[in-house]
Amino acid sequence: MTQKRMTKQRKTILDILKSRKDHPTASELYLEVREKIPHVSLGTIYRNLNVLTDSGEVQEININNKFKRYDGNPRQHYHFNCLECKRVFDLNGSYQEDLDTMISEKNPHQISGHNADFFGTCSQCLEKT
Amino acid sequence: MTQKRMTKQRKTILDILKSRKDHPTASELYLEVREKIPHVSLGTIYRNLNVLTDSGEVQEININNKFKRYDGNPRQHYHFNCLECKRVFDLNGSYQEDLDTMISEKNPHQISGHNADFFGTCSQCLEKT
DNA sequence: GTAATTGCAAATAATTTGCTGGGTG
DNA sequence: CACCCAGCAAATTATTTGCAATTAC
Repeated sequence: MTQKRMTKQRKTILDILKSRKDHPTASELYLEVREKIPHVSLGTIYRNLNVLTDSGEVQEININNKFKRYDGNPRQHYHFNCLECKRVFDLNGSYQEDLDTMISEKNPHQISGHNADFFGTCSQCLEKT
Repeated sequence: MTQKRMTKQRKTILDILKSRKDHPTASELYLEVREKIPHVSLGTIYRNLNVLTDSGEVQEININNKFKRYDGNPRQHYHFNCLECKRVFDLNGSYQEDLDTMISEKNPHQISGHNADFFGTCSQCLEKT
C-alpha cells in the first residue's frame, strides 16, 4: 500500500483537468502545465495521469483517436466528439442502464456496463458556418 | 480516382476478417495471414487495412486499448469487450437511434450518431469459472 | 505496359521507463 | 529522514513510409 503524495505537479494537473470542459490529451495538458511550472517534463505528465487514472480520480478516454484523452470528472457519463475540431466534451443526459438490460437479453455474455460516445459538429463549430 | 487491385494479400486479409467472429488487431491478423502467405510483411497488413477502412469494407474499432482492431462487418452495430480475455465481439441487438434524439434534446451540439461498446465477461470466459 | 502494390527496413510518434537528485509527509 | 516523485533522456511499441522489385489488370 504505497502512499500518494500531492506534489505541486500532480495538483496542477488535477486542477486543470477539473476546470476544463473539454478533455485534453497528455501533450495539450503539458502545454498548459508548463505555463505554471516551466520545467515540468512530459514524463511527469504521463506518470501522474496514470496514477490519477488508477486511483479513479480522473478518467482515461479513447475515442477514435491515436491519443488518449483525460477527463477530470470521474463519474460515468457520455462524451461527444466533434468531427471538425476533434475536441471531446461531456454530454448532459443520464446513463441508460436499460441499454445493458436490452443487450444482455440478446447475447450470451455477462454485461457489466457500457461506454457511448456521440459524434457530429459541436456548438462552436456550428456557429462558424 | 486511383484504381484498386485485389491482390492475394488483400483478399486474404478481407476473407479472414469476414470469417472471424472476434475482431483482431493488425498483429493478430499478421500471424494468421502468414500461415497462408509466409513472406507477407506487417507493412502490407497495415497498408491494406487502411485501404479497406477508407473504402468502407471494414471498420476500424478502438476500444480502451492501445491497438486498433478491425471488423469485417461494415454495418453499424455494437461491440462487446471481454475484460478477461480482452477480445472484442459483435453484439446482437439493434442500433438505438432514439439515444441520438434523447442526447440532442439536452445538448447544444449537432449529433449525427454514436458508438457504444459494452464490457463484462464473455460467454467463453464465464464457462471457465 | 503501367501504375498499384509488395517486402524490407528505416522512420515516426505516443507513451513508458531507468536513473539520480530533490521535496513531501 | 525515508521513500515517493520530479526531470531528463533513452527505450519501447504501434504504425507509417521510402524505395526498388513485382504483379494485377
